[in-house]
Amino acid sequence: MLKRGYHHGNLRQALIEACLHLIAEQGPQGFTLSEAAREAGVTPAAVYRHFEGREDLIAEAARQGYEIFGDLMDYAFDKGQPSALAAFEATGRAYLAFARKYPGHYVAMFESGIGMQRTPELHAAATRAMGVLQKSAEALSQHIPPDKRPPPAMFSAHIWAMSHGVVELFARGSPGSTSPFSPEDILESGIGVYLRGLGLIAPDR
Amino acid sequence: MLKRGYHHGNLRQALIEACLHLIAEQGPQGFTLSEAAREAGVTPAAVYRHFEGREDLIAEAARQGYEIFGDLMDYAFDKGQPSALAAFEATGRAYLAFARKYPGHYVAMFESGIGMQRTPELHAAATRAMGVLQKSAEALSQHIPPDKRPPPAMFSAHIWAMSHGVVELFARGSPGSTSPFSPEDILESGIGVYLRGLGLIAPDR
DNA sequence: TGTACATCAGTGAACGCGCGTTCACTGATGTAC
DNA sequence: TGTACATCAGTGAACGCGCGTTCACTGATGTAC
Repeated sequence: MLKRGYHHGNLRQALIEACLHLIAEQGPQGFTLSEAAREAGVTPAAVYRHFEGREDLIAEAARQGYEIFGDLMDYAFDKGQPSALAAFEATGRAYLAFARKYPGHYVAMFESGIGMQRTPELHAAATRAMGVLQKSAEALSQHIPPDKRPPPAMFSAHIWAMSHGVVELFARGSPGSTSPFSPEDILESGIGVYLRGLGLIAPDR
Repeated sequence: MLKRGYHHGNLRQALIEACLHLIAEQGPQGFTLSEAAREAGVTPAAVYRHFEGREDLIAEAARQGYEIFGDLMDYAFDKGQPSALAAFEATGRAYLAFARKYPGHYVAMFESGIGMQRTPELHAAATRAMGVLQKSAEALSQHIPPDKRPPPAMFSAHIWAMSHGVVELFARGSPGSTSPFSPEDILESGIGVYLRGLGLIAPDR
């Protein structure tokens, strides 16, 4: 926060962090360029030295989010080896952990209305991150008999949907916050039931 | 759209519809009181004859959404009788159908940031709608052996999360829109796998 | 080591804009007699 | 059926506000000699 003289030193990143902070606290529409500049101790006009405008700033925040997200997923998946099942479950848990630890990034990525195509850099980061989920699903897919094996893209979609739904409905304020269960429990048991449905967990566990 | 003279006749509902339309097209932050008034062919000040302000209008839109939602769920559940399983699946499909048919309501309910507690009427409508989901889950729950039966609130949470996740990620623009599958297929197969995991569908179907 | 100068990050004033909200008002409607 | 009057829905002008963006500028930094 402390400026060192006239030049900020690392304004670009400071603005991104202000953006993330504001988005996390007040939602995507709560973020204003002016407020972010204020938080970084700088004039709104200074923002234009580093970004093309408001949306460009959000896009960069989202890009960094996909970068972190991809790394986390990749790590969770690798760590779960050699069991594909364990790897898959770890990936699911990592998803929720990410949403909790990086709420600003999460919102910038999934709730800000910024299209994945907005910048080439954003698109590349998002594609890579989604690729990790896909890879994880494909590895798990090997363990299902080929004739009854659903397309990997399909069940990676299921897991993603359930994870995202849990985050949106149960991990923040409204509207499912009245649930007596923690988001972690909901997601873990939900994925458990789902994997059992695929025949990947013994019915009795 | 046509005003009949000085008095609008049904301004209150016209404003709500403009609100829903704007929210559906441009997201919750794309909705402005002034624009809604313009769309209803009326001065912004006229809005205050019917609502306390901007947020109050959104809350009423959301309330009507919960009302419709509750009715639809209730109907889908009843129609699926006497099989609890069929009723549950119908309820899941009705969820997606609702999100598709009433996008403005859906966004007002789940993405506008309006708290369920904002007005007593909104709270009542939301509670009732959630009660229907719960009832559906409880009925289905009877068919699971008591010792391995998860709490109904738990698996209604799972289904809700997956449904909501599918809507958010695959039914609109970003970011999962690149998926080769339709939201309907994703949700239906996802719920299928899940119910199989609960032992409610034969593994081989 | 010292000076001249190019580079560039940030300033601050200004802009036009649309917003939500308020106010005293006026025109239309409906009811009492 | 006709008139007087209360009710109330909508007007239109005005407000203060913070926004995103632009511009010519200035102060700090770093490099060449």
